[in-house]
Amino acid sequence: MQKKTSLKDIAARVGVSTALVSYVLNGRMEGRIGKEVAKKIRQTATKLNYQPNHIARSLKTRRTNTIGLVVADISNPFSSSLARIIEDEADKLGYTVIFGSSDETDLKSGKLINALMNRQVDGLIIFPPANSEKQIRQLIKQGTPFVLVDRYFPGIDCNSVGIDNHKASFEAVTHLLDQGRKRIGMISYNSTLHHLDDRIEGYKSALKAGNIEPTAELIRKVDIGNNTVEIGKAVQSLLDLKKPVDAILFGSNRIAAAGLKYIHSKKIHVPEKVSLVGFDETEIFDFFYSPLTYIRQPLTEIGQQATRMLLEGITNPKTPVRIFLPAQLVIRESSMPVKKKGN
Amino acid sequence: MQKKTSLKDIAARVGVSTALVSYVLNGRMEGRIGKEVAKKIRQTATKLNYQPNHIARSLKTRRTNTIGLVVADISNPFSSSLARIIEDEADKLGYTVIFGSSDETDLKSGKLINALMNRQVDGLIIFPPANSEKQIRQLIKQGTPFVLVDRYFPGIDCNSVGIDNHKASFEAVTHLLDQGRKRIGMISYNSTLHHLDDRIEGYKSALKAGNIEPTAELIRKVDIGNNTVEIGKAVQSLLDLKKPVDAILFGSNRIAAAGLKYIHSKKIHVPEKVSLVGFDETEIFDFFYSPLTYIRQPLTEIGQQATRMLLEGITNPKTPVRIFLPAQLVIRESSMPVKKKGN
DNA sequence: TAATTTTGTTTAAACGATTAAACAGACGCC
DNA sequence: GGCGTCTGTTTAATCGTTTAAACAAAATTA
Repeated sequence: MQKKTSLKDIAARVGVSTALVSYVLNGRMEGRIGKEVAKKIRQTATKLNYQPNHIARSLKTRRTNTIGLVVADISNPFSSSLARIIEDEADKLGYTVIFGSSDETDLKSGKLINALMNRQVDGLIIFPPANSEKQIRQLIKQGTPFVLVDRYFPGIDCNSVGIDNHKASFEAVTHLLDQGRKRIGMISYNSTLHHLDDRIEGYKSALKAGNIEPTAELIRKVDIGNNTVEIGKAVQSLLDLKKPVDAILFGSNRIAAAGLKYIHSKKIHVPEKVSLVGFDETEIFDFFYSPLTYIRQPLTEIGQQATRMLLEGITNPKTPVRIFLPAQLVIRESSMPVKKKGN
Repeated sequence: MQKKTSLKDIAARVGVSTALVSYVLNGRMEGRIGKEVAKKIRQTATKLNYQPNHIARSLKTRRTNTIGLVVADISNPFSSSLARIIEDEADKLGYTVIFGSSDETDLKSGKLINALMNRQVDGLIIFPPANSEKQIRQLIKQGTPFVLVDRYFPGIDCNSVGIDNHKASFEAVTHLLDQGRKRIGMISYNSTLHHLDDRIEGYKSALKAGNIEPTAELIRKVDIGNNTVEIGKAVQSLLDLKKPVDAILFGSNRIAAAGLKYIHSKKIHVPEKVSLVGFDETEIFDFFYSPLTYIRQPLTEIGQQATRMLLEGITNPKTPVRIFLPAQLVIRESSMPVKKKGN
């Protein structure tokens, strides 16, 4: 391993102290440094290809210019798309990203937060899993800057960026009602995450607004995680009801993906037999034989706002803000109107 | 920001030197330390919730226990799946991952490598873009441990992990020939990346083995990047030939995705009119109306081997090894046999 | 009992930067 | 000529660890 040039090397070469080199290279003490030396220092720095040692700098300045990102699973397109946006935004502002996947467990997320903190990240962007309130409270107590993304906890007053889930579901269900659907089911996760409740509440409100009394019978909750089979069963059970559903709102991209796989395998007709709407976005929605109507989250804004909010909070802490961005309903074939009978 | 406990705090509390605390907590000098003090130190450490400062440690030890990952684009499922595997494997071995996306440009990849090196990563895992040979050679010269993934450069002798692309294409094309296809086209990237050439060579070899002379007419090359329109045109041009193709091998998941979108939009019949095989894997292959036959790369092995190879190389540099793992052809509807005419 | 070894602990330098404070020389002012 | 003010640069401490080397006391050996 070739030794890298340090301030000391430059200082020795030019015949000055390391302090002066540091001042020049950081552009401090503008008015006071001799033009000659400054020039010589800069030249030598480029000649020796000086690259500051971030580790040493961080130790002294207590800033690493690194942010930690805790996602549910980096291999999920929702996470990785957001990761990419955060990466770009952070890079623009001079920061680097370290990441880890929590797999939706509070245990892993706790470990991860710890590991990232030990690496002295300047702040965190977190998709908090269920039951991680304690960890978040701990962060507040420690004064660690962070922003929650996608999810939030009603009882915790902190920075967060996500969408207005209630409104998003409301609009989706209203759309289904407008298309003539009467028995609208929903499949969501069995979880205490509040944004998921919002989605369910939005669904219920829309039904009520359409003069339909929401019933538990039409709502299915599956375990969070990759439970494809369970989701298939949930779909089937909604279709097996005495009065079967004529539409389903999927509570996430994973649920939709598994649901579509099931519906495809059973050759169930969409939208004739059942109309579908998905939450989030994935390329597979385009490839389903009846392209899926879905709720599009403004990923770019979410990622950028979260990153900016975090970095501003690092340099200059403010009172916490919760941001709920509007989502957009993208209407396609899977929720086209019910055909008249006999048509 | 609450002050974190340091070795000094513990030392003061127990009434010993920081050195002793360090020795105890790191389990060095096993035989020599007094049992009493050791116990007391450990107790105090847990009581004060001591977490070592990685930055300070890294500065002294010159090891950060961090690896840098340079992918083409973290939001591409191929990259993010691999990232996830690398994350898990690195974590198991006590390492953390920092990442960045190069967007297949040598400029960005160069910047990224630089940025990661300045953060003193212990090693790099890189998907090198075209024309990045110079950067790779530079890494070798510096003695930086690294492993190339997915791609490699024939002229550079260094660690790399990927698949046997030649064989993979060969098998895919042989399969198509076995199914009775005679005019097999291929769409790949216009790039100098050698693994892509291997794919084309494998394609040609298989044709020759089937007594068909490969012609340039049946090969299309599109610009790397997200060029959906261009890919659609390439598909169309293969179908517009005087003697149109009856099968297409897509050179990557992106190409396949765009190709499928086009084929879907034009309602071209698969596999009747044209048989299809994709490279890599994505969920959308399952959702295409005629599920796609594809070449599955052993992502888990690639990720794990790359990570292990890197970390071994960090602690104990060896002579470079190139690993070419076998890929697997997953046969499905999109490459079913040609139906007899009139059937 | 003196010399040697072992045991337990401390000293102090180092990693590579940053930065407040000190310092020395030149200059201007009354 | 003495004093204050700039100007340009250095000194030295510091961040939180690690670790070779020094040291002192106790135990062993000769």
